[in-house]
Amino acid sequence: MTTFYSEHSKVWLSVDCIIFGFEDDKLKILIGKRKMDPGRGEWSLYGGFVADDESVDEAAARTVYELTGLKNLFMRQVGAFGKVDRDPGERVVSVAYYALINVNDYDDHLRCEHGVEWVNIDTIPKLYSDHNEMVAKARRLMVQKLSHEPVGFRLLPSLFTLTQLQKLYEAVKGAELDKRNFRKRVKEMDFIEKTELVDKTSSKRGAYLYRFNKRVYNEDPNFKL
Amino acid sequence: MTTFYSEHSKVWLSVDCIIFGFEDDKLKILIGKRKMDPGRGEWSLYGGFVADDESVDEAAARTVYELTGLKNLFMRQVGAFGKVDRDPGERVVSVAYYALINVNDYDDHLRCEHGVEWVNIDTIPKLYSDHNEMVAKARRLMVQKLSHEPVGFRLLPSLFTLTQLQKLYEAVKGAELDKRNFRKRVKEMDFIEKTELVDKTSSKRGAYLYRFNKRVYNEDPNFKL
DNA sequence: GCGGTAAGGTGTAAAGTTTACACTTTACCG
DNA sequence: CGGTAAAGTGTAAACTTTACACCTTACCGC
Repeated sequence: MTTFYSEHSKVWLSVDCIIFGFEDDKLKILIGKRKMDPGRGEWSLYGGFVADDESVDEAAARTVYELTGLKNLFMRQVGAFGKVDRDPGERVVSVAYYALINVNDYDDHLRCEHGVEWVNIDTIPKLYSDHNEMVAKARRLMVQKLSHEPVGFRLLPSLFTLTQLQKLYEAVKGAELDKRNFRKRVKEMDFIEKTELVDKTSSKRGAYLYRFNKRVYNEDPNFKL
Repeated sequence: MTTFYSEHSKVWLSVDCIIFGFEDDKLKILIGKRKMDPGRGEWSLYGGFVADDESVDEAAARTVYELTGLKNLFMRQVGAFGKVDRDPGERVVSVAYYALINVNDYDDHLRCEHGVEWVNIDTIPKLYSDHNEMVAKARRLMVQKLSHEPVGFRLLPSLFTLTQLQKLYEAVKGAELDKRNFRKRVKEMDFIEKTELVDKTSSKRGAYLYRFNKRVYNEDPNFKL
C-alpha cells in the first residue's frame, strides 16, 4: 500500500489440478509421472503455468482441458501454495484447483497419451513437492462441497441408479450408509428425479435410473447427503 | 509438466488482509484509503507484496504485523484472486488472508498512523478492485470456521463473559440466539472454564468471567456454536 | 433504606431429526 | 423351477434442537 510495483520481485505462477473421478465404487484422482526437471519421474499432479492473457481460473480450466478434452467442469480453487522452496528449481507459487469429472467422459486413449492414471484417493503415493498437501486440502473441500451442494452428480453419468449414488456418497464420506435412510432422504429431494428407464447392468432385476434436475433444484435449493 | 519455466511470464504477487475485530457487539474489519496509484483515495484492504525470501503465508503475517504490531494471530488463506485486469496498472495476482484480532490488543495510535478504520462488516463501502469479493469470501470462511472450531475467542479478551460470547456469535451468525440454549451448550464444553472473577463493567450485578482452555480442548476437541 | 432498573442466571417439555433395523420382490441363470 | 444377488420398502427409539418465563443481584436515586 506504500510502494511501487517495480521495487518488488515477480514470481512464476502455476496451477495444479486435482481431478476427481469415481470408478469401481472408489474415489480416484489423476496423477502422472513428471516429464520435466526438477523432479522428473516422480508422481505428480497435472499442472501448467498461468499465461499473461488469462486469469488464474482460466489457466486451471485450460490445463484440465488440455489433459481431458473436457470443458465446463465443476472446478473450485483449493488455494495458493507458496512456500519459498516448494519448487526445487525456481520460485514458483502454485494455485491448486480440483475438478469433478465423470470417468466415462474421459477418453482412455487421451489419458494414456498424457501418461496419467486413476489412483485411489486412499492410496496416493508420495507426490512431487507439496502436491500431497494439495490433494489433502482438495479432498477436504470436495467432501464438504458434495455434502452440501448437489455436485456429486458430476462424478456420475447423467442417468444413475440409487445404488450408484449411495456408493458414491459412501466413498466420499468414507463410511457405509444405511440403504433405507439414504433412499428416504433422496426421496425428499424432488430434484432427484426417477425416470422410467431401468439399468440392468448390475442386477438381474434392474434398477430405476434417476437424474438430477437443476431447474427444480434452483426453485428450492436444499441439499444434504 | 511439459515446458521450461523461462518460456512463461512471471507475475507480481501480493497479499491482502481482511482483519476481523469485534467491537460494540458488531463484527468489523480494518480498511483504509489507498495511498498509492492506481486507485489512490479508494477504500481498500491493507496489503503488500510477497518478497523473494518469504512464503506467501509469511508475507501475509508480516503484512498484518506491520499494520497492527501483532504476531501469532489466527490467520487463514481466503484464496488467490487472479483476474487479468484486477489491478488497473499491472498484472498482479493477490492472495487474500483473514486474521482474527482482539480489538483491545490493537493500539489506537498505530491504527491512526496507518490511516485504517474499523468498519462494520454489514456496511462495507465499495472497495478497490476485487476487494469486496475477498471480503465476502473471507466472511463466509470465517463464519464457517467459528462455528466449528474454538477460534472465536481470538476476537475477545482472554477473559470474557457469557454475554460477550453470545453477542459475538450472534454477530457471526447474523441472528439472535436464545440465552438459555446458548448457555446450555457452553456448559457442555468443559474447555470453556468459569473463573472466580467477575466483570462489573456492563452490569450492576456483575457477570462471571470465562476463559478458553486449549489444553482441555485438545483432549476432546469438539466444538459447535 | 427502599423501590426501580438493567443485566445475570436458571430448567423443562414439545418438535424435529437421525439412527437402527429385516424382509419381500424381481428376473436371470443353471 | 430353485438358487442367487441386487432392488426396493416402513417404523419405532434415541437424540438433538427449539421454544419459552421468571427469579436474582447490586447499584442508583430518591
